[in-house]
Amino acid sequence: MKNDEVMNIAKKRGFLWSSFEIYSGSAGFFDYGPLGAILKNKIMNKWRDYYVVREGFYEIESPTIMPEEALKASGHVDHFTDPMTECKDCLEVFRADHVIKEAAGEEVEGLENEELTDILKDQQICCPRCGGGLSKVWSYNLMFQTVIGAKGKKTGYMRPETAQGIFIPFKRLLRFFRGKLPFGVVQMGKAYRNEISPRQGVIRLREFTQAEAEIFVDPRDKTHPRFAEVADDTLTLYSREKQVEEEGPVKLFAQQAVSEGMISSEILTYQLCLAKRFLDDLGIPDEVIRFRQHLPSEMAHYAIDCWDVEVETDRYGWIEIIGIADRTDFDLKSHSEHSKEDLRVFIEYDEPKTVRKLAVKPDMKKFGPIFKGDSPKIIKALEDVEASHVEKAFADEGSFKIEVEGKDYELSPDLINFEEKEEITRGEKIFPHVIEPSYGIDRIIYSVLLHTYTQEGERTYFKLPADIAPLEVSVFPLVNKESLAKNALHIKDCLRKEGIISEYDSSGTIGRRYARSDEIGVPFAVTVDHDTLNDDTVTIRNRDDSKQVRVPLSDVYSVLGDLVSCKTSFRDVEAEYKKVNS
RNA sequence: GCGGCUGUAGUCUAGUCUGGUUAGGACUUGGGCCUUCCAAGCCUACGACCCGGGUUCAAAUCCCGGCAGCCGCACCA
Repeated sequence: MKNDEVMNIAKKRGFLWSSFEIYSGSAGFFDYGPLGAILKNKIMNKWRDYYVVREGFYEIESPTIMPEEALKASGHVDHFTDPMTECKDCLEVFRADHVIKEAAGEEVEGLENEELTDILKDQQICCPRCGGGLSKVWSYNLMFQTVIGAKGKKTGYMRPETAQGIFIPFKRLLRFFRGKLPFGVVQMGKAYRNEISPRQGVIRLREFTQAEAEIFVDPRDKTHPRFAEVADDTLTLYSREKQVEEEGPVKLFAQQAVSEGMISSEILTYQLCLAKRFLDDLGIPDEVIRFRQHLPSEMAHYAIDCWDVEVETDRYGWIEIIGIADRTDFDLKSHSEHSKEDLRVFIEYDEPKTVRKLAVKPDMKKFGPIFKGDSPKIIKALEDVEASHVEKAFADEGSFKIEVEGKDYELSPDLINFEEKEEITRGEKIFPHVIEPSYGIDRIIYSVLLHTYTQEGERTYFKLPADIAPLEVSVFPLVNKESLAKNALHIKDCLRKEGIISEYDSSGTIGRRYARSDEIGVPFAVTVDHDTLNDDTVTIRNRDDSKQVRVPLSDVYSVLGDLVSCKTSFRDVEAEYKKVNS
């Protein structure tokens, strides 16, 4: 299986391995080895290039430990849990709500554990497997809990997603962006989930790396100013309807997906295209990528539309590597309520709106003497009442009754004057909607390794794009002779000084060295041979087709620099320099 | 979390049933020889019984527990 071969090489050559191996390991944790760490950084930097440099979003960094209140507001403390119950006889563990639904047909989602326990007891629901008694219901929360401070009074959790770290300082971010929508903020970093039983290698980790962008937009305008740039991109879309009908996905132009209403908005579609381009840049081929729309049942209740970017694997089937959702205003609203901070944005109208309004104007000369000390309260209460209501009450009943702090007051028409007022509104405060592309970096790295892995007879290599390959250039002496070795070592050092990550290898024969270099996906190899000693030229070998060109030493650093940063292709270099026949 | 199977160098494996010399081999890796372009050959070195306890004169081998992996079930806001 391709998965096994790739993971073997990953382990052997220093990309990835499971953590804590000498203590027999712990499921759900992985180390990035020497090559893996470079690969990861390069992929993350490419992500930055896409989202920070080109999209103009800004990156922030927030703590991985969060106080309980923040995650209470986000809903994670209460809802990032499963209600569990255990059979006292066979010790099998079940989800309590599933057992009840199964046995009683009752929909009990969202009930408290005590209530679920009572239902189990009252209806005498038994273990579905052995018929034994069931324990009381407890919550299994997927967050890692910890304590903050020496006395451990304050509960904290490892963050289950990086997104919350962006919502919480929203007021400051809004000020940074000078109060104007739309704007985007990104965060890359670790997130933690204490999975019950992670058994899918790097696909299901307890500690993993996310790259998330939160794009805050005006809910009434979900167009994208640069949509034209992606309108002709094709997307493989597996819509809700197609899934329900059990048909396959369809290929559409981005433009079509919007006009046919398959994707809910232009801006969401734009994000899908961006994700597609990113994966393409990482060398993941089109055929193994599809966009799958969440079914209403699996979508978080607050989302309008959500698409998973999935990659096909031989080991795990289609796996989600990116989620792109329209989260609406759920998060900001919720943090607003819990923190009592106003997290809305003032949106100015193009034209100020003038509204003619009837206003109530109490006649204070009469009002004061009648109600004395209560007057201010009554007037305050009157401000919240529509003037037309008062007018109508006067017409229908001859007076207007109002209750303030439990006391009833009756106002006669002579106490109130009406006034036509002109009110100018320049805009309104709204909660922005959030478009969220959320990347699982570890899964992406796995996908990149899996899908760039290439086998040609005995030879295997990772067809990594040159700009993400961890080692960029290998330098070899053709044979292990002192004079050639000295030259090769010197070239390796010079390449490093030029910022190119290169390695020297003289072990075994030249063929073996190429093979070792290919296996870890080094895109180019420089070979020092006897001609080098005479005419100061070396050969540059291209990993993907083993073709070589002879290049003067004076050019070699700039040529390799351009190749490694993908500014030129090997084809271009072949056209310019002498090919080597071997 | 439950059940079944498995656990010997970096990798693949012999040995385990039937306890008994220094745990054997191949590939890989390091060093050397050779070698004028794609895993050749020769010499040489490094490297392992998952962990803990028990039985026994003696445990890789038998027993118990743990851990990890695989498969199935469950779980995956």
